[in-house]
Formats: sequence, structure tokens, C-alpha cells
Amino acid sequence: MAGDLQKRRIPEATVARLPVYLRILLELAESKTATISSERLAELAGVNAAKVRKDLSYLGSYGTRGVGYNVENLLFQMSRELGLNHDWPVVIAGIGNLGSALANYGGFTERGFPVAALVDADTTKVGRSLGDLEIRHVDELPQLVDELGIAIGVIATPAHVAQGVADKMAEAGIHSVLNFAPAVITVPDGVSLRKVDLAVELQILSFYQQHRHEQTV
Amino acid sequence: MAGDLQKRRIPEATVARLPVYLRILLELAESKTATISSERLAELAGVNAAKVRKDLSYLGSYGTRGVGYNVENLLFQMSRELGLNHDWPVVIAGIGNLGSALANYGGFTERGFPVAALVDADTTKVGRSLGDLEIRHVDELPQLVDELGIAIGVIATPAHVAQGVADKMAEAGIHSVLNFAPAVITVPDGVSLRKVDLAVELQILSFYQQHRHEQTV
DNA sequence: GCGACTTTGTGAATGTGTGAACGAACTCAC
DNA sequence: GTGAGTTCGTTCACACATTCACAAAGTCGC
Repeated sequence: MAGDLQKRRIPEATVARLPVYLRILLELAESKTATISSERLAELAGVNAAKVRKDLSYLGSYGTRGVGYNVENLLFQMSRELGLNHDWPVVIAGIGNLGSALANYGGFTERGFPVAALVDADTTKVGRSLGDLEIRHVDELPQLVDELGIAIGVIATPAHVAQGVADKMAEAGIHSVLNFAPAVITVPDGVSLRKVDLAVELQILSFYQQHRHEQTV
Repeated sequence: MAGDLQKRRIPEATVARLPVYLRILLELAESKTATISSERLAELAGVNAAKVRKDLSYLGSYGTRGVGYNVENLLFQMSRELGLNHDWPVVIAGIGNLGSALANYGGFTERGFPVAALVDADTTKVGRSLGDLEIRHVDELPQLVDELGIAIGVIATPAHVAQGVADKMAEAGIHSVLNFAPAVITVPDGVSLRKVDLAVELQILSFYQQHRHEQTV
């Protein structure tokens, strides 16, 4: 029914916190903890308890007053909401320092994001193997996306080619892009883009360091 | 004088955008562009022009109506505000896949964050060299911080030891921490903490991918 | 030097996110 | 089954962030 639509649009800030809760719940489940209160979860996540309750309430009313939240149930609901009940194959573009490290890093597959393909524009790299994957040419993206059901593209190329790669990804039918290149890139409507920029993070830290110093002086 | 204090506290959201503007301005300076309008800068940064003007106004009134901003001057003011008029030496803790990649990545030094030391808790790694640096034991942090004037600590360890490393960094006198480990960590008052969590980023993308799909169906 | 044009800087309106507070709903001891 | 204690879900007020809209301040051609 139509009334079901928009019943609860989840705010962006909440979406960004759900994965953090999820990881904590996974750890709790491993240690056989059956229920958890918003207070304790807040402590583990480093946030405010009211925020936790509000965040979780967007998933539905899965808590029990006087008791807390059932860990297993909450895990299930949250995984469903985050779309983690199945794998999302990933392609990494740009197999340099960072790209190689990401490809070798087991944490992706473990969390449901198997690295299904590696691509690069450098023909001297194409054909080489990394782990159990062969590096393919970036122009093969459309076939790879099709054949392997790739949903997410990770850009680990130099800045000046990042936009071109993003364009190729979008064209190949990828709807989610994670950009590590230190460049502002744009994607068409309907494609999600997130960025991780190490230099920017360091510069933000530098700002606060600088200002803490000025204040103290 | 005291009236100078708090004249203009820069909002967090603005601080996070300044490094992006900075990078664009550097590119503009390289291509000998003398002035730039808020409109054009906004386009390059992928944001709204009003936002650019408000952000820049926190640095002071450095624009000229009818003309735009002088690139060189704006660069100077912004670097000063971000504390980038001198280098900030960095220590990387945890020399695994990611740590090694970060250590080899030239982009840090280039942007004023020279990697001055590498530490690890694994005694089989201690003593080995990476680039022109020798891996030191994490317990040597206090001396390293002192001798090399290290200001920023980067955590690239496994999740379960991240908090311990953060504690050691804080104790050694580091006031800025960038955490790559997939774990929530806390630091004492007076220490800045930022995090980069790859799995979280992918899961956020997964959320939107999932919901786009549900909507379309 | 004057009028047309450009672009900044900011006040006011709107939107988004946070945290305190509290009623509602549940458990548990007796 | 009643009362004391716990914890959720939600409301409200406030803080923070974004965007619009426009006067103020400059340029430039003639």
C-alpha cells in the first residue's frame, strides 16, 4: 500500500551511525549477550543514550521497556535495513599502493563486500595477479559489472583520473562509489558517492591542533 | 586584547570544507589563475556558492566585490588558519597492510605531514625498514614524540588493540589522532580524534543502494 | 564621473540534528 | 497483584547548518 511509503525516512546522520551500532552488536552477540540497554550501547558507541534510542526507533519499536533491546533481533532488523542480508561485490579501480592494500585487506569480504574485480588503466599492470584476482583493464568495466553483479566501485587512482573512472563506473551501471582520490568528483543522479580523503582529515586535525595552541598561548 | 578572542569561532562544518577549498586554490595557483569568484569555486568544490562565501567570511573579508577572491592571498590566509605554515610530523602505528600503504604513500609528506616514525607491537617487525624509516617498538613512543616533535598519530592496527595504542599516544603527548581501526575509541579531553572506517563507508553505501532498489521496485 | 554590471558579505528563513525530560510499558520481589 | 525500579519511545526546545535574497561595494566602458 502507498501509505507504507515514507513512513519513516531515516535521517542521514542516523544512517551513518547504524553501522557502528551493528559492529558493536556483532561483538555482543559473539560474547553471548542476549539484551542491551540504550545506555550501555551508547557508551560502547561513544554517543548519547537518547540518540541511540531515537536512531533505533527508526528501525521500528524493537526494544522492551524495563529490559532493553534483544541483540539478535536488533542485529537482524539492522542488517535488513542496511541491506546486508546479501553480499555486495566490489570493484577496486587503481591498483597502486592504496588499491593493493585495500585488495589485500580481508576486512571487506568478511563484512559482506567481497572484492570481485580489480581494474587499472596501466597496461603494464593489466594481466598481473593480486591474491586470486587478475588485474583487468578499466575498459572492461561494463562486462565485469554485468558478469559479477558488481554494485560498488572503489576509486583508488591518482586524483587527475578519478573523475574519468567515476564516469566509466556510472556508465557501466555502478550505483555506489567510494572515492579515495584527493579530488572532488561528481556522479550522475541516482548514484551515491562517498569520499575518504586522508589529507583532508589530517588538515582538519591540524586546524584544531593549531587553534588549541593559539588559545593556550 | 581580549575582544579578539572568539571574534569568530569557525563552525565544524566549515573547518571540514576548508581543506577542499585549499586544494582547489592550489591547483588554481598552479595554473596561474589570479582571482576566483565564489560561484566558480563552489562549482569546483561541489557545493553552493552562498556556502563558499559564508565559509570564507570566517577567515576575514578577503574578497573584492565585483571581482572575487585573490587566489594567492586566500591561499595564504587559509594556510595560516589551518596551521599549514609549518610541517606536522606524523607517526603511524601498526605496520600491516594498511599501515605500510600509508607509509609508502607520498601524499602525506607532500601536503606537510611527513611520516617521521613507524611503530608496531610485533617484535618480529621491529627493526625492519620501510622506505628510509626503521620500525620501532610502540613503547618507544614517548621518546619518538619528544625527539621528532611528532604531533599527529595515525592508528592502523587491528581493532582490538586500537584503544591501547590511542592511550599510549595520548600519554606520549600526542594531541591529534586519526583512527583507521574498525573500533570506537575514546581519547582524553584536549586530544582531537577523527576516524576513517572503510567498512562503515561501504555499509552506508549499501543502505542507500538497498533503499534505492526498494523504491524502484 | 556616471550608469550598468558583477560579486561579495550578511541577515533572516528554513531545515536538520541533538539532548533533556517524562510518560508509558515492562520486570521483579514479595 | 501491588509497588518500586528500570528502560524505552517520543515530545519539545534549542543549537547548528544551509540556502535565499539583497544591500553594499567594487569594476569597467565611455
